[in-house]
Amino acid sequence: MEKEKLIHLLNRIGEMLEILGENPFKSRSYYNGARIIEGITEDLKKITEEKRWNEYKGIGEGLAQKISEYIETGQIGYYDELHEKVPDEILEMLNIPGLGPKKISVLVKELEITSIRRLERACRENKLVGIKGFGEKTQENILKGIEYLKKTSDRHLFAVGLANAERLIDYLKKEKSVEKIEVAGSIRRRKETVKDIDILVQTREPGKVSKLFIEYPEVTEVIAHGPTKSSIRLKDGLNADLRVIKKDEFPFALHYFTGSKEHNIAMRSRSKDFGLKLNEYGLFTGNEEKIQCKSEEEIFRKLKLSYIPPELRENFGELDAAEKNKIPVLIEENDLKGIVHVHSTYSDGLNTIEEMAEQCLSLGYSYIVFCDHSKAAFYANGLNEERVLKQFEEIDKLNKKFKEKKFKIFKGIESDILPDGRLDFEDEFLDKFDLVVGSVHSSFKLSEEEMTARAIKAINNPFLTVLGHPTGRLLLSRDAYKINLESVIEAAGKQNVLIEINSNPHRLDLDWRYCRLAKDNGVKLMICPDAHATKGIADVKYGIGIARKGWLTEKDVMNTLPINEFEKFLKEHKKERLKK
DNA sequence: GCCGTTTTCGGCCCGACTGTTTTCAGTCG
Repeated sequence: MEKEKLIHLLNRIGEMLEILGENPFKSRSYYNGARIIEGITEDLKKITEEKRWNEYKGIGEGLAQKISEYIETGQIGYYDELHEKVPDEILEMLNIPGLGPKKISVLVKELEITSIRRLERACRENKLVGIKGFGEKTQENILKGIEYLKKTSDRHLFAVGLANAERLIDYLKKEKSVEKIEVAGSIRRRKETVKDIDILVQTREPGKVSKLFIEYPEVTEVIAHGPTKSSIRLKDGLNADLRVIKKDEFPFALHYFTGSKEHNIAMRSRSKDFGLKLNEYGLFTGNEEKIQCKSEEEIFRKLKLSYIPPELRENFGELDAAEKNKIPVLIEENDLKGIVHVHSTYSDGLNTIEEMAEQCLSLGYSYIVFCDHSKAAFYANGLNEERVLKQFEEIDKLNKKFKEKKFKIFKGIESDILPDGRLDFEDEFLDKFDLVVGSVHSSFKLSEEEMTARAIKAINNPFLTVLGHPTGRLLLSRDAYKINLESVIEAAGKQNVLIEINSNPHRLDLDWRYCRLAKDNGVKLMICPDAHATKGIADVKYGIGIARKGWLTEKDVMNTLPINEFEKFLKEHKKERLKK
């Protein structure tokens, strides 16, 4: 996607400027610009043509010029200029933990080290020791950092981060002196991928807890161990930080370490406007007097803001909304009343229809919609017409059994969207389903225009209910296919087609950054586990996190409807769409 | 490079930990 490349170039410019020893605030402007672009869901070309970059705070003349240049020519001259001086191999060294731009700059100048490979060799030959600012310990740490890099990528799926955090917290709770323990950071904000785990502890025995922490059985390395902060590396490849917090500082620390960094900067800057200073220890007046706050809510209140849930703290407009008391009541896990889009043994699932339904029932849901793969998905044992009808028979039979439990199984399908945008069943047959999810599972390499047209054609099919995983991305392993989501969302709004928030931890697709755009276009969403086994049904909790990050409420998501209303909704929705 | 109802120049969030240093720079979050 061209937007991704722009974000990449801006970030790279920031990094190159750091290595060249430029004004750090200049690099920050570029990083900040990249982030702003990331949050924009509008068409960048349109903004450029209409010369509206000045509407975006943080993008000034310089950045606007470079972004426009990129949109018009596909490149940025300034980037190429810097890139002559700082090749990619040097920049890659920034990924080594503990090694930053200053040290890299020295290494390049003193030892002509211009790649990780050369750096590793120089360390092994003991060449770093003796250079000003370097010593044995630094050399050792760089080697360790290189090893770490080879072993792991620096980001991890949210689900992996959360599971590790929960295990670690359970372990630390064994220490009786722990009065309060919370996970902060990107896990608390429910980011789709996370870098590390931040844990805050309030205790009478800081030493004991820190010791317990570094003795955690899953530790592979202790990176730091101080009186208030310790840092470890876990066998799953991610780092965990522990911070010991005093009781009256806990809310401030919780807010501070939850971030995001950008949200914090905005909050500090707002504090300044009130003549106050905010840091992880407290909120202070001009004469260093502490303003007491017992909770995060109070901190926000003192700054004349309503409470901002952690998921929204990305500096994407939450301070403005909180100031105007316009933070929405976000959807919660128990708002979901039914499970939509699961697979069974009929296609590529591991459990039978009955097992999946029983699982839903035991989790307290009152309906389930099966959407097994359709006939074009032969790799996933997709169903042809005949097998669909057989599945219908079984569902009808089971529904008799479930009736007394006020639970219902609905008949759905995950129909492949063919490369030309048709669904892989005839209309008359699609009409037999209660709900049709349409998904792209093939020909990922189409051009953006072709892929966008493909999705929109599917949306125009009156039998489509929900557009499934709209970008096809697999987090940390496969990029989204090229598609103009803005146009797709607009089309879905016009045609009254729902969009899925696929809750599989590898997908989390629709991305939270686009949820608000969907909402603004009148698009309703469906939070789906895309479960292939009973265990996968609980994945909807990840989808809830994404929906919350996307500012969505109970009303924006249709499987929050109780069973009777949901059934009515499906019928009326189909009728409405056929009328159009 | 960005920003401004004190400002078009001079700020830009701020503290912990580490390692190499005798008082601090670099890195990280």
